[in-house]
Amino acid sequence: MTEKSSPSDTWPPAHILPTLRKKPSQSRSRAAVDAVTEACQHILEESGEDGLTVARISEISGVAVGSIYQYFPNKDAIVALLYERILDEESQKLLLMRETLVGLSLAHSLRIILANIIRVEVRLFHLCQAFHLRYHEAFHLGMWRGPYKTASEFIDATWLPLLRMYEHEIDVPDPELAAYLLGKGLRGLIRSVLEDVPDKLESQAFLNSLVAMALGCLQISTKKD
Amino acid sequence: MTEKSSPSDTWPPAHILPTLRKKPSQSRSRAAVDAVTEACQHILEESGEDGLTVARISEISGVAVGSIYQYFPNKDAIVALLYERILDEESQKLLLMRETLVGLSLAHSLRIILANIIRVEVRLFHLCQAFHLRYHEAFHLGMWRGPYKTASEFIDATWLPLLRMYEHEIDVPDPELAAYLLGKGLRGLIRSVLEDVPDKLESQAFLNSLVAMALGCLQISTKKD
DNA sequence: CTTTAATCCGAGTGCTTGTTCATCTTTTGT
DNA sequence: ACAAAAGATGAACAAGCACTCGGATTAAAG
Repeated sequence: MTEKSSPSDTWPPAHILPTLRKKPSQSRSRAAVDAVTEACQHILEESGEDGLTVARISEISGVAVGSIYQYFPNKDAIVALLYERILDEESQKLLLMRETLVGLSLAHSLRIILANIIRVEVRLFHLCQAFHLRYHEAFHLGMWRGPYKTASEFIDATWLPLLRMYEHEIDVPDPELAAYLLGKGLRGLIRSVLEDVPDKLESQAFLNSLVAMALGCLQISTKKD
Repeated sequence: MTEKSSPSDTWPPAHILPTLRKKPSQSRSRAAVDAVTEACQHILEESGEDGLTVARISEISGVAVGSIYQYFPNKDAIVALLYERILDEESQKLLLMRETLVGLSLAHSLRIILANIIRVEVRLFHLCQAFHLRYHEAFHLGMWRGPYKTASEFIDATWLPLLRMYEHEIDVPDPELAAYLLGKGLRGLIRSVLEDVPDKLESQAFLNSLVAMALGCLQISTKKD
């Protein structure tokens, strides 16, 4: 990856913005941009970051290298666009999910939320490796254009309302820390299992334990349930 | 990194074994090997995997590129040796730690173990990115020579004895899964926090919450404590 | 002191990979 | 039907990097 840095550089560096060099006006070129993005996703899911070369993107998408660079200023911008599209999609789904939670017990809500987070993590897994980890900082500095500034934020946003919703049954010394552990920490846990034994994520027992840990984090007994 | 694979290759591929090309017999060359290993660690901690080039290792260690290749068959072998040395060191410490646990309450034991794991994770963090994640599979297939086959194993080994030690107060549906979540999952959680806000790991509140989650995972009430 | 083995050196080699550019093809507007 | 704009192409370029090699330097042996 390109790695130039002069003192006059602005942050975030332009080359990681999911910005197209020019707007594809004809349907032909719009299709090309889509094909490139999809090829990128396909390669990342199949071979990870190491397998993602422009030559291979060209090969899989059927779009010539030169054509790719007609629209994308550089390789990272391809991943950035893919990332943006997936985040948009998933944040829609999460917003819908939140409306289904009213009236449910805390444990029940946790179950639903965690099941959703597992799904999102599986999907974002390879992208996180390729892009999010690398440009973590840029995302946190607010380059994001959608409803949430970062992937973290758009998932974390589910936790603070939840804690508020159930605040009468929660008595935890540091609610902010608890929300952080639930939003950020549990995702790390899920990811480490994902790296190791992806199948484990699908078992109900796994989800149960995750809920138990979340309740433990909120200092709530899990004795009977 | 070199990435050749022919059908006749054996597993694990020789080039990732922490094996020296020849034994450094004079003290001069032993010092060189040490300097290279330390430079490797220094660079990984400072600039991560991307910054780890042989040229830079040579520059930092003061050992010429050619000399490096006199002992190390390839770049990965440098990281492998570093990994091996750190694992040896840390596994010693963990063995010592286990002896201090007898007679303590479960919550107290968890506190001590988790505090130790946090320390080890901080140390292994960059190596995991550079090496462990990449060659995860090889490690799991038993190439390891020390008392434990993998980094996972040598930390997980602390959990099963613990669960057995306290089995009269634990009643968890799937003990194996619980041990896995405590040994592997919590480390993932710690790592994700480490990536994000390393300072958080040092607070007592963080450790408290971690203990609470572990107890939750073991289905134990954390009401009074 | 001489010979021999071990160690050190770093410019050079070959390969991978991101990016460009001059040329050719297709679409659009009139 | 024709010109102009937009799009497509892939060989060529440039930079980075892991790794080699033949000769210089230092330590050990006789």
